[in-house]
Amino acid sequence: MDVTPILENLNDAQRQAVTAEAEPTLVIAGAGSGKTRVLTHRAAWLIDVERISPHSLLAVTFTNKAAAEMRNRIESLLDMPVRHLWIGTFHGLAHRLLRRHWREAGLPQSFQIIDSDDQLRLIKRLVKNLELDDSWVPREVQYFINAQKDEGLRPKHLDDDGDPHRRQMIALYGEYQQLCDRGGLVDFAELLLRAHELWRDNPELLAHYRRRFQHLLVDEFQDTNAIQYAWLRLLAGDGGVPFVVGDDDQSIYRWRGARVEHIRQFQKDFPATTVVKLEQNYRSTATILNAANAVIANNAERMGKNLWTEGAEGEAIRVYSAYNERDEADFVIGRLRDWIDQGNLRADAAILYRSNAQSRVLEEGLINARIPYRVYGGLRFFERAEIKDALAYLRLIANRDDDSSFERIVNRPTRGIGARTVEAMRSYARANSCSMWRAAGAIASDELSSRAANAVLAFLHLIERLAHETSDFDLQDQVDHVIHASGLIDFFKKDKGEKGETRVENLLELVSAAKGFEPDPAEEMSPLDEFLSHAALEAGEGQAEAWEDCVQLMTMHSAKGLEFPLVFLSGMEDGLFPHQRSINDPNGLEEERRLCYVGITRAKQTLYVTHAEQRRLHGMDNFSQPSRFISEIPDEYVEEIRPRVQVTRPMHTASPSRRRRSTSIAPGAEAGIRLGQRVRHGKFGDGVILNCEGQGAHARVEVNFETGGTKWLVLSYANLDLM
DNA sequence: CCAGGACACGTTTTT
DNA sequence: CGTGTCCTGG
Repeated sequence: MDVTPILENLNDAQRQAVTAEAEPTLVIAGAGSGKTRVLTHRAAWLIDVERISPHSLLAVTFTNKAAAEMRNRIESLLDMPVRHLWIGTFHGLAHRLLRRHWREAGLPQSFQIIDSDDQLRLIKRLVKNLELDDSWVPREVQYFINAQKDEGLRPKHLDDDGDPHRRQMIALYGEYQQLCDRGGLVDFAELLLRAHELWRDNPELLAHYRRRFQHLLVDEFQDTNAIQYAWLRLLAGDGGVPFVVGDDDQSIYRWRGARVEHIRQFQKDFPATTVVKLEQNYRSTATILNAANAVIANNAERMGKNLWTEGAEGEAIRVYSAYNERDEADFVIGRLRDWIDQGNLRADAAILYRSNAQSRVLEEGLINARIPYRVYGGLRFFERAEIKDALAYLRLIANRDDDSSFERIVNRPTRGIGARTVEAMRSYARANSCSMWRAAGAIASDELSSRAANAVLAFLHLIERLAHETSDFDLQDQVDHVIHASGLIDFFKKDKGEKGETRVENLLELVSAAKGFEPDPAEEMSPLDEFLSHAALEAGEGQAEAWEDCVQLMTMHSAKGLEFPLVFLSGMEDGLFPHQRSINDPNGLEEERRLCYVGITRAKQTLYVTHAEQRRLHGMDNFSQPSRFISEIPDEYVEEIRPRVQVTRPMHTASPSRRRRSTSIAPGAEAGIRLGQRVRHGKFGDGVILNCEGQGAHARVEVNFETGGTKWLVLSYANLDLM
């Protein structure tokens, strides 16, 4: 057998992992050490060499993107499509199980998945119904419920400990669950919980899947939450062969239930585990890698590993101290300009930040500089309001008892069914433990005024009519018909301006999405149900034209798993990063540091770290210190673009004690010019110095004038008065 | 029903 | 500063 394609270009550790015996294996894979490579090659090895049927393999990831990529890479390694291989996200796989065994799982056949937004609406309604005081914030209730579910806990497992607040929370959880069960609604956490209970409570079913899935491949293992781990644990039993890959240093999702401790737990649960560490990095220069190692070394809770590379030392990490966030943006944009002018791809450059709010100033700068960019993490296609409206019609057609959808569209477009009428339906529904749909039918005949009753009946008829008319349409015609006949299209057309137009376009785009949707014949669902599940589980891309060549903007969280030749870590200030809310909690701080480690290791060749002395945040100017993480990078890897002293003090008082290498341009120093200095110009009036460059006769400063915007002026001609 | 104003609030995100 | 939510008046 020729195993070359599967084993070639693997280092020893990688090969050891890929070819490991059929025993539990834990791969600790540092950033850029070929984690995905090991997983995909392992799958190919099992199938092609060990002759394991793809049928007995289960591969689990966290994102749809990762799942799709894994399948692609396995198929290209084996040079054939792999059928019967289950690859998916935890949620996707759980969903698949629940569809197959809906009866055993205690679900209606046409159950629907609700996303967090739907969930929140439901909870809002619940809180309102119960007329609780203002201290009951729906978001917090949602958080509580999901946290319990993530731990595998039902209301009956919870104890109020005599705490009335907690008792109420638990009661709300119970009520919420009843509401979901009545409407056949399953939220994200519920998918996992149900799938776990399905196996736990049906031993013969579990035995079946244990027999089938001998080999379990798990990606990003450090991100598993309790219920995900329990699910894997249950499936593996004593005979399964789990092969898990993760990096404790890249665990950045504790706040949403992920527990790194599962890495240790795994070794306890599977004492025969072989541990393989991948420590050779193929991504970054030695400088970047060493810097990352030095930073993460400050964490106490580590399994311990040290990444190394055979690669070149590379450029120093450039640290820039900006005067304010605008100056920071200007600096970043200047460097991007150079990068692009040198013929590099914009898409190879990424600007990373801790929180989304920071993107604004950067975006403004990029727009001014006419540099195309793309911000990750916005609203995604299937999350847009108009799309969810259309989906709600479709869902109501599929299942009349879906209260979540009913409430969403009962008066959208407006059809004279006001809050009072809806409230009447709600109270009837509550009193009779029935769905809104039934309630509407029941009260329309007597309780309501004739005007309201007519409106309600018209709505009920509309839905029945749509269901009837489209019953033998194919999916795209169904969608097309519904968005028109429901009045949604006309409703948004009336919206003036660009907004309405985009909404209509999006609705039409939904028809195209339905057209391009290929139902899986193996799934025993109607194409509509499958499309709706797909919409909930895979919210789609944030922005349409993903592959125009543009600079990438995203949070450090969303950058995990990606790499770029040029990376900017912006807003590196204490209070922002590490974030204020984590700064006083040792665990929180360690997680922030891991995030920093993730950020640094995204860079392949060039890394800029920037911070601002002054930042306008929430409308207030704040002064802040450079992030402690910057000082955790050893000086030898750092080159300061502009020493801080220039910014805070006039140059002539500059301290000479700089250990770090420095470009030590001291523009305008002789003239007493410094950033933030107020100046007056004969013609342009008063302004503030934002930037300076060059020396002597060529020294120039950028001044932001109160009237007339920013201008570059040559110092020797401008005759600026210091103020 | 909606526009407009007062007011609160302000990590990180995938499914 | 900006956004989102809630309330009021037309």
